[in-house]
Amino acid sequence: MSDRADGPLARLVVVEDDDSIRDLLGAGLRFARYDVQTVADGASALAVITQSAPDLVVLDVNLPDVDGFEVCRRLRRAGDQVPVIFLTARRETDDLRTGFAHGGDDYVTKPFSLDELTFRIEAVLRRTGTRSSELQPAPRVVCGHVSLDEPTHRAWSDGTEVALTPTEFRLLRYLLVNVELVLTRAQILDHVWSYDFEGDWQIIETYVSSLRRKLEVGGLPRIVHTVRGIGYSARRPAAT
Amino acid sequence: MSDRADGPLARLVVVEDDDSIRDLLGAGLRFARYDVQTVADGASALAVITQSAPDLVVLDVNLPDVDGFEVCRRLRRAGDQVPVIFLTARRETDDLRTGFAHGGDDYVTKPFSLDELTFRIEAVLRRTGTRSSELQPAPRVVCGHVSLDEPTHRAWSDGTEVALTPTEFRLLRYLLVNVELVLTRAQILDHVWSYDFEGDWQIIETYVSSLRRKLEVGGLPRIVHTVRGIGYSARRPAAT
DNA sequence: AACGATCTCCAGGATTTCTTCAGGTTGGCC
DNA sequence: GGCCAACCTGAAGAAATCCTGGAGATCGTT
Repeated sequence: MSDRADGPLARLVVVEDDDSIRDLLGAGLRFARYDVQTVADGASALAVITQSAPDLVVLDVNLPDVDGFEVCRRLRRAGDQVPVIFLTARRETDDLRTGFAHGGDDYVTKPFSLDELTFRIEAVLRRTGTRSSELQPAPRVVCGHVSLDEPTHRAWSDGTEVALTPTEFRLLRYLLVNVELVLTRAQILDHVWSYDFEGDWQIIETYVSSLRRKLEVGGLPRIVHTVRGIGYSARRPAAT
Repeated sequence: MSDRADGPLARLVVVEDDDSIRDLLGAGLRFARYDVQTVADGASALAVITQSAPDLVVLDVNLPDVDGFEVCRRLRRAGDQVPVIFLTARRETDDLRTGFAHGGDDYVTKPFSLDELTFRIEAVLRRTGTRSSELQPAPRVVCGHVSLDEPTHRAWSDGTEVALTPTEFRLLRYLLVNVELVLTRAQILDHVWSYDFEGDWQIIETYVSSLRRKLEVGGLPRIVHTVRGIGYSARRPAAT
């Protein structure tokens, strides 16, 4: 996600045994301006969390030693109330006792997109008030005649609501949150699509095209611009 | 339940010996923006309550040492009038009268849903006037042609009463109290179903379908909307 | 013990969304 | 202008998601 107000970075601990996902999370969340520590198993998780008292923990459920739920339970029992977001595979829904039952604050199912996770993290930090620099950023994004509301998951173009599919919504959100920045195709794939997406980046063109059709009805100015050879960028239309 | 007005959080003490239920209550009630302290037995309960003077106590009846009723009786004998909500297993409903006789303000039978408990807590806080930041939220919820009365557990669609089953009522209430917000399936399960529910979240679809059939008689506009890939949301129909 | 109401699961069908692909269009460069 | 690569767009099959009615299980009550 985009830069946020400066100030002391929110501190996260990420617990995930799969190397590639752990690296992805580390890099992605650092890029999103968090102070991230990563660990690979439950035992070290408990040690690190207790010792460094982070603002939030991202906790995989399937760990080689102690499972994620148990880690959370032990934290709670020791009186630690750090917010926890669980990562869980979609398959394990049988086992998936929902968030609260294990003392967690939210959970995200794998495979997820970085953007999705970042939004959940922000939401939890906002709610628990641990966000270092306050001034609850309105979760409403506006750019020209286009606006987008996170909690209600709705989007408007020039006042009238447009129906977006889930992927269209994520893409538009990513572009708008980073308004004026040029985003490479790789960045877009990394953030908007889940990490296990194997397909072509041509798909971005398809979705951009679809977004434009929905947002530019009635001769409204273009918001999503192509940056040839690089990627795309949302721009505020010139005031007229 | 949804966020409430800010201000000093109401302070609760939760007394429950079962670890997992205690964790659930801790996380769930903190999520609902209470300042929660949890204890596992009657003796520490008395100590903590006397010492921290909370706004309300949630008190399990079956405790390993001193039972819940006894805890309450001792509090009252010591002149402590803190409101008490008992948690009791369904079997022991005979105890209810005893519950009130022992100075309780309300009771909730296990297994309960978080929403149910939260509503009772709010009701008791309202009644006893200890709710820190007032502006009594009307116990009547209205959204479009649908309205819902908490104390009597009744619902109307376009003026005529609709018979809802208990679960339908809880689901509709959760959706309406959070009107316009998109609620994920996980949130819905966490709030509307009891903590021992092990099943699939397909069940939400069944109940939504049933609600719609009951609420949309005679071409009335849709209130409960599907948000594909996420969950559901109650929306006020556009004024016409 | 039977009954009615409610809860839960299931399976087929309907709908929406995802992804790919192919042909047309645009923009930059020589 | 001509050329090539990059980009746009609509269509269409595949896949995911959601809806709905009904059957069986469960619970409380008569």
